[in-house]
Amino acid sequence: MRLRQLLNTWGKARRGGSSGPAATASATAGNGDRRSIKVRYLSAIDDFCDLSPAELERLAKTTTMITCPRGRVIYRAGDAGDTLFLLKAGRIQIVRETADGKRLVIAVLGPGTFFGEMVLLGERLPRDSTAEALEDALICVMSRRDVEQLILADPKVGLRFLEQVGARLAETEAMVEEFAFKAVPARLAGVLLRLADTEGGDPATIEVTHQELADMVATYRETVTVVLHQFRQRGLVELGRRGITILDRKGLDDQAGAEA
Amino acid sequence: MRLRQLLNTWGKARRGGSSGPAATASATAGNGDRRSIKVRYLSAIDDFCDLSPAELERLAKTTTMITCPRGRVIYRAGDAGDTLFLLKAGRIQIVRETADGKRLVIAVLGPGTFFGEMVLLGERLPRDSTAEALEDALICVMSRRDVEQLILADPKVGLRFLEQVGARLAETEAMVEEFAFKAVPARLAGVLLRLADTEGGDPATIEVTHQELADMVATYRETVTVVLHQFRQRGLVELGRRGITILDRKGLDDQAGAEA
DNA sequence: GCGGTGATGTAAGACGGCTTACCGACGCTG
DNA sequence: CAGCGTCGGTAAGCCGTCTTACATCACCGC
Repeated sequence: MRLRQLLNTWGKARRGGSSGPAATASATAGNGDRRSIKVRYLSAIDDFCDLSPAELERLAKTTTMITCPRGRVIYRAGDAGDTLFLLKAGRIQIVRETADGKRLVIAVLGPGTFFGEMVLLGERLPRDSTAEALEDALICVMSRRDVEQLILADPKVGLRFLEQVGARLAETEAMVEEFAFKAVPARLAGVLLRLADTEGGDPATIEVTHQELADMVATYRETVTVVLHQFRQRGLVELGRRGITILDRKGLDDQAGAEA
Repeated sequence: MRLRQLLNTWGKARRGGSSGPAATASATAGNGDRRSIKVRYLSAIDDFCDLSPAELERLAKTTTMITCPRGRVIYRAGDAGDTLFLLKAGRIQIVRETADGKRLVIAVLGPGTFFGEMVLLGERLPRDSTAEALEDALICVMSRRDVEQLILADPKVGLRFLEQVGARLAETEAMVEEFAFKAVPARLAGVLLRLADTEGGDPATIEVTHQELADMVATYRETVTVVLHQFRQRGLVELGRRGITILDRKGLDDQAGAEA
């Protein structure tokens, strides 16, 4: 169905040169020309491509860039969040956790996207999810005020933000549908395809643990192991330690479309 | 067997008094007096409260207002959607449907909100859900171009849009979490509380059919009936035909928090 | 090589709720 | 008031997967 198309784009962030300068940047670099480096980074963020050099310069003055090593938590559910984060390089994931330790990855974001967007909602609400770096990441931190002023200064930026949040909303709605209608094998197949798309290569090999997959489809690691072996026996995938090779995209797609 | 499936209650049309086709959507053409009414309506929409009278006037010229009788489908999944809808009065629901007729209500929206927001995404994508009026509704129709110009003309409007989509995103993420972690009784209790809040009154009585509840928590109508009776036996609710009275909000809240 | 640790494999019982099937009650309309 | 459609109630079987409980494997630092 046409829905597939939408689903396939999950987590497929605008990958413009993700392998570029990336975390090497250590924005904490020097002194004098530090600002100009920031300006260069900022101008590379999609949302800001409409800004004039002067505006970028002003933005650079008010924002902070931070680097996050792989695995670091950027914010945690419950924190009072009054900042918005722009991801320049690397990938981060947004996670929800229950009291008894179950985790659910609700989004994986790549370069050129932003997160922590509840700041945009009127009041100062506590964050309801946790954000953590999947790879070394370079992140730009903005206050609510910064964002507002930025948008008021250049409405085109607001339009881009709107577009991005809209895309997230569409993806999240698709996710709700998956959880509501589809059983574990279908959800798992869907996740594998999405991961394969972002990783690229054909046949694509993706590096994830069974536990990570379980957190994405909301099931037990044991169940993931079993289902993956079913996939393997049907020739859909090849299994290795910490790696899964997609052999039959079409077959996986059929599986992903199945209701059960 | 195939036939059985078609007769399954899920797919059955059961919209209250909606079976009448009769195209009604009386659009308003730009009659002089009509325009001022429109302006009044538009200015009452939250997103537009920052607009100057002149801008409202211009907006009124380019937009169309339609009325939708209860039950009418405003757009359907698959339609090429290039318009955004602003809800002035009434309530509408956004629904996803599977090929075999299962339905899932992913959002219920009230006055002052907008929907059909995938227009905001760059390309002209087909709609991925269906929108239908729950009550007689008054709706303002805008093209993608209208929206863009509006936001460019007054960035504050963009900020409000952003806020609204952000809120939708937060709600939808919460929904994903519910489906991922909670079993039917907890989800059902949650829905009942939410409905009670919007209906108001204490003790609140909400008018929904079991089927409608099933569509909201993604389960079978039969299961809803059974679970509701469990709630009744615990003194949480009172059941009547087409009506459910909330007796113990706290108890329901506990149930909603439970993982299973 | 050795033990520790994280990743993976396997199995079995319990249970929720899907799915089918069928009935009765209510309300509208002819 | 007869007929029909919608709504609500009940029950039984089956299947998926949750949950618990281990066994094994690869890798790493010591």
